[in-house]
Amino acid sequence: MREFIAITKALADASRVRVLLALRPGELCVCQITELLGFAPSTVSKHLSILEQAGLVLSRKAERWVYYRLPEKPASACAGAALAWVQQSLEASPEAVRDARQMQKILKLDAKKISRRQCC
Amino acid sequence: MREFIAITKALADASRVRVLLALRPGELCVCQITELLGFAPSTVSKHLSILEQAGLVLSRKAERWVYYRLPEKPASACAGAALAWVQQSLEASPEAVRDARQMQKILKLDAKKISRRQCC
DNA sequence: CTTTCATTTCGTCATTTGGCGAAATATATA
DNA sequence: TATATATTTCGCCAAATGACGAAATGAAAG
Repeated sequence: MREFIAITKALADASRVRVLLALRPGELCVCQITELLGFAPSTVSKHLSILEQAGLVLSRKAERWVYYRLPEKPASACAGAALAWVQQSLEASPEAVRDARQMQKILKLDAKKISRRQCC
Repeated sequence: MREFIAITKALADASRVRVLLALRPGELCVCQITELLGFAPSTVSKHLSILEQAGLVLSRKAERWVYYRLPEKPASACAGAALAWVQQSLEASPEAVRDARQMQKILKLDAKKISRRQCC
């Protein structure tokens, strides 16, 4: 029950669900997710930490950045089913489609941002 | 997304999840659920209303009582999958087992309560 | 028609949540 | 070593949440 409630609380916020959907194609660094959501980095970091504590995402540190991704093999059946439910319920939603489009722009802009700000 | 978040918010409280599990064997009236949870009737009523608005339970009025039940045919695929996830993740949990036991006592006590208080 | 009583609604209160910016941390670069 | 910079942690604040009791609602019984 404890784990289950941690997962439902993590899923009970639209921004966090948007992150899970955005991570489907592959890992993203915090600043890319920050760009997508449009919140302060500290806010995004908190959201990601909640998702990670619930076992819905994994993170890895590389150089200066932290990348978050969906677990290839979820830690528990409960978390795995939750992720499957999210995807199935929302992959075709307007929010997911719009975010996917926006994410492509962000990924393209990155090259410029790297040269402009020494940032991802 | 809107419906999905309504469902995750409804599931993000242990008392409400306990209600969903308690309803598996069949419908229950509000006062029976109140007895199980041990909260004030107004609190329980609010919880049930949240579950109903999320499409996770249905209610019917009969005589003086209101009975809540799981939808035989969920209103949406999203709600149906949510209910399936709850059941599968928690049917064997200590909380569900303990509540099921407690519910049997409550169902037996009802006869006494009816004669004692003209209540369910 | 009035009373009874199961349930819901409303107002209040303490706690949690979600946002922010400033400061701390950690890592690459100069 | 010192300086950027990506991320996290911390403290703060407004809004949402979950609890309660009192009052309103609505159906059955007297």
